[in-house]
Amino acid sequence: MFTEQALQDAFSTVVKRRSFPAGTVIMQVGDTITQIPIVEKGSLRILAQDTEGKERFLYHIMPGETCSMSLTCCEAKKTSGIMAVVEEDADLLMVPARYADEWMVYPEWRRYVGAAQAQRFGELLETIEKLAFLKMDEQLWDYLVKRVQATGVTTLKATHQDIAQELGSPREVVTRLLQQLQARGMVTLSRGAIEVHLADVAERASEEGL
DNA sequence: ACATTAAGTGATT
DNA sequence: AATCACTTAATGT
Repeated sequence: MFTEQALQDAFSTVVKRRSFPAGTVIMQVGDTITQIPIVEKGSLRILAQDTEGKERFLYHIMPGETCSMSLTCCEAKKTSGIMAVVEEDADLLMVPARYADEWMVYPEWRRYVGAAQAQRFGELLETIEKLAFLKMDEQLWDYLVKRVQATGVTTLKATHQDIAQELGSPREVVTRLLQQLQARGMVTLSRGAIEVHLADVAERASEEGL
């Protein structure tokens, strides 16, 4: 993973690889950060949470990426402001926070961390824009597409209630919006599952010259 | 068959 | 867009 020998050695002795099944909550709001996860395989879904339990989907962390939230927290020994859930069965490289801090002496590690931060910042801006400007139906579609892309599976196993919670909107609204999507042929609904017709939609969009 | 949970509906603000 | 009250449908035991 790294070319510098000292860093490579430290990394391979200290970092452990762990596997988690989809749905596992890796990190909860308020948890103290002791480990920094790097996604090797699978993906993580990151959610924010307000003071009394209401969640909010933020973004996904894909293979090769890491949680910049944890990186910023580790030196300050802060608690997590976010929640991380395994989206697709994942293998994570767990880096103890103190090492992540010590390794800042290695330019290679600094660059890795810096790049991770920069990329995340960009994506975070993107999601903020969506929260601010997109209507709920557009947010819902975007959310579905992102989750499908993060898993590589077109049928999401989630209830309307789950989705409603992550989008911060009442369940009835999600139900109705999903029905609209179904009427447009973008989605097929069944109890506890949603099939997203990604290919069909992409096809239609290209036919219309969009 | 019954209880529980998910989803659908209409009315109200 | 949110909330309520209620119905219907699917699922688990």
